[in-house]
Amino acid sequence: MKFSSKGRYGLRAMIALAQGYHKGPISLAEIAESEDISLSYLEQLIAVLRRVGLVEGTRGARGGYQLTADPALITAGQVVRALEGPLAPAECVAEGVKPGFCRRQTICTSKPFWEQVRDSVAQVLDKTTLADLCTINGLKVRQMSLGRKKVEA
Amino acid sequence: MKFSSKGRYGLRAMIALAQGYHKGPISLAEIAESEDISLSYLEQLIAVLRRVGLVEGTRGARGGYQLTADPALITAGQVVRALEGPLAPAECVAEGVKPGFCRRQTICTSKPFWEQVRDSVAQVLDKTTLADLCTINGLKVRQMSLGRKKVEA
DNA sequence: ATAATTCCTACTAAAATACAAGGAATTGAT
DNA sequence: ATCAATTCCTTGTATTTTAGTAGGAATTAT
Repeated sequence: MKFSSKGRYGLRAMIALAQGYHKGPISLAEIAESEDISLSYLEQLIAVLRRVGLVEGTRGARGGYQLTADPALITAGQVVRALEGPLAPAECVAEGVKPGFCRRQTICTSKPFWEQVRDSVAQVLDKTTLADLCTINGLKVRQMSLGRKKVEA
Repeated sequence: MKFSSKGRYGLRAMIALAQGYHKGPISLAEIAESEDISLSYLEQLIAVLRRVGLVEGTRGARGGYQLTADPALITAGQVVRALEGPLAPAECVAEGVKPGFCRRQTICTSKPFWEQVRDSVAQVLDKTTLADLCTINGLKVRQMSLGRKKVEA
């Protein structure tokens, strides 16, 4: 049972963006460095998040990315699902799957069980916002080394 | 976020054994057929469950496997962990991982989040017993086509 | 003009997954 | 005593997924 680095890295990137919310675009190079994630990999992840409308990009020098909504309005669930697809501890209980997917479902006792697993994960993912993820024990976490580097005079 | 077929198939096999608890050994061939799982794959899965002591094998003709404990005493968590290892939505929050595994943990706001995910899954897995998994809506599920085939006279 | 940046596509090494294959050992039934 | 059914054990392997790399085109502030 694991989430892939897509979801995990993507979430960390979104947290970084949330920490810099309303301070102008933040470049992926900065996030890649502070979060220690490969830049080109991060580009691919953020591209997905842009396509679903969670972030917007500003091209050109001093460009970067910004959240399209307040961190309190974006959930971990939105981010993770965008990057990893619907929650699905097993295929037959993937979120959004058509009923009748599995022909053994009338006799399958494990299906309700996996649904419970799925729902309990969904509950945590959907109740947690990026704003929540900017705090530890309710304390806002200081933004380490984020923010645009000073341009030499 | 998915569980592999090891955990899912293994659990189904254990449910089948639970349905035949105290009726003598059940062969993997029967389970493989009724559950539509490859026999040799199933052999490998059950081997793991035997090594951790959840089932015992009886060799020879009319042999098979039996649970080593009452279905009400074996949890889905035990079965799944045996087959897939510790619950770990991310490596740094794997069950049983040493603290200090990740050097960024003092500033990492996502770690407590992934721990919550892990714990909510664990709670479902650990509260659900094989006995629970033999029922749907509290009704004991009939055992379809299980039980030793009649020997020709 | 130039440097910084997003944006896009294609490729790839390594790991994990889901088995298949083959055979040795054991045991109940005939 | 033989045979068939079964567990038990090891090794191999095709396919898929993961986690990137690489290269370059388009855009924009300075």
